[in-house]
Amino acid sequence: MRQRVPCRAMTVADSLRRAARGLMAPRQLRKVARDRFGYPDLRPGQLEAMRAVLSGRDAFVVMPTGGGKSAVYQIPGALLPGPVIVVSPLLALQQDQMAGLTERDPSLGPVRISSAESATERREALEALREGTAKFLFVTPEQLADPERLKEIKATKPVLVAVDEAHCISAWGHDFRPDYLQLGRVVRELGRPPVVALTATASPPVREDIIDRLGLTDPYLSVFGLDRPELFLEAVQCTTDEQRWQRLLMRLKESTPPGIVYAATRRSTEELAERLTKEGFGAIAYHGGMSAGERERRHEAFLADEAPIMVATTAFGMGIDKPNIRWVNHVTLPDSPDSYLQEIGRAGRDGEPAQALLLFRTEDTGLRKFFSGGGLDEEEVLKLATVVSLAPHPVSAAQLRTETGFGPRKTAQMVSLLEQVGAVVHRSGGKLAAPRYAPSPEEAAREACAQAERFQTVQRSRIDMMRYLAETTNCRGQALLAYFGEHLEHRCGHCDNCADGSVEAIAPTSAEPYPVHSTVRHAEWGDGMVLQYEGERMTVLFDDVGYKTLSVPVVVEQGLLSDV
DNA sequence: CGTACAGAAATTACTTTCTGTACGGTGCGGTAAT
Repeated sequence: MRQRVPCRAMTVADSLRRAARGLMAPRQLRKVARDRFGYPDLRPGQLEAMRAVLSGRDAFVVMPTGGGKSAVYQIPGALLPGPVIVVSPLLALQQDQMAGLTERDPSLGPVRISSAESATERREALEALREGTAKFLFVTPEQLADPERLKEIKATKPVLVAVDEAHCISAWGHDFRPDYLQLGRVVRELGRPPVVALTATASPPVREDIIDRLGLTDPYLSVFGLDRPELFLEAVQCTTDEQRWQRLLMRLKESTPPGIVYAATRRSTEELAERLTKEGFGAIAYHGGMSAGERERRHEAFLADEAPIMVATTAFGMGIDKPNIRWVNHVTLPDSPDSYLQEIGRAGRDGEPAQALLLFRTEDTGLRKFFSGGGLDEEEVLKLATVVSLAPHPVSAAQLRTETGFGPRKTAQMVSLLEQVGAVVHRSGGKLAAPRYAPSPEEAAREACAQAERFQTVQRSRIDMMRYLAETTNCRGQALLAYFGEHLEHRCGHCDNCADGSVEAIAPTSAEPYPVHSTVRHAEWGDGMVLQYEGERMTVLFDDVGYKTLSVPVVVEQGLLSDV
């Protein structure tokens, strides 16, 4: 027993050297995970991703929350000789993650730089990272977008960048938190350490988008645990809001709390919570319009099982890791299967049976289409592009706002689009300029608008897919997984259509002219991947126009698709 | 894109129908006033 201490110390030092060379054996990795981090066991998906990261390769990890996603950056991060930058979108989430790390091993010293820390705290954090007394730095993309901040962080010589909730890169950016689009550049400027991107959901085009924007090179891809057999999936179409309310009430009377009701708007969360409370259910509302204090209070009340029902907008989401949520009911159609999976995925984390009921109206798509963005005014983009191209020196975002009269949000949106089409680049001091071989302002404006339109097209195809998923009488588990590019051989057996036999009523597919997951070409829509066949219909995911459902006989008769 | 609500118009005397308009999600950061 006496020899254990030095022996273990040597093992760690040895591990470190091996880790740096990427030679760490699975058994040793498991040992570190168990002894230092208290993870009883590692899953294959985690283990391989960790080995990839340790060997210096980029990685992309799709894994449900609570499935040990964080371990994929924590363990390699602790073994690698240098600081790890963890990019995470919400300050509250960062706090939880830091607390989790401290609890596992206080010597890992997680630190943070954000608007919540003073200048003194920031300097101390940077020093701790340089000296090695702190291993993990938590930041938002906004911090990294500040050139001064980036310089300071670069000076700590980070060895790994972990991008948590990586789907934000794809979901946000154009019109919301545009600094998310800067992460690729940020990583390059940090000296291009290995990057690991982590998320609970990402369909193939979202993965591509993230890989592209982050500039990942040949990332090790680990997709794990998308199918959730303990979740029973149901969807019911309602024609009126009254009908929807009645169905919800009916369901809640026979459900076991705690549970979450997802509603579309802030107002509807408050109204619904009040109505449910009058009916005798302890329901509270939650949305982004509330003060931080109020939100925290309500979140805590739900976590502590003081409030059994949470009625919320999408604001109640990331970082919620409550194991005993028994159901998630939607009273609105989510904007995509990606969001849907993420939201229902919060139920049944303890592995016990849970329910996901979707009460939708086709009218719900209206709001989603509105949110997917109105068009950009080409004239306005032209105005901004012209100001940048005529400026004798790089201009700041503030100067741009003054000269164009556009608001900060609009300006940021246009700048990020113009940057994507190569009409604007970031110069020192965070200033913007037109690069040497920039397209003309007219061309840039046209391209930027086209870019925004492509984005909108894809967003809307995702809404269509969500609607399809809600309306289908086929196996929902299969359809949902097919959307994520995964093929489920058998019917899921945990959805309403499997349970009531409506799946059986669908005529078996007569012919499958192109194998599932093969690439096909359409004259107008370009290349796409075959996702699934259902009766006489097939779903194809096109690179440029998103998801499309086609009639197999029509495809065959008119030769709409060709092999690639 | 769709809904709710207000006020006008139309139809006919108090109610229905039409037309216009406002509104709708996700959070960082920093600044200003207490």
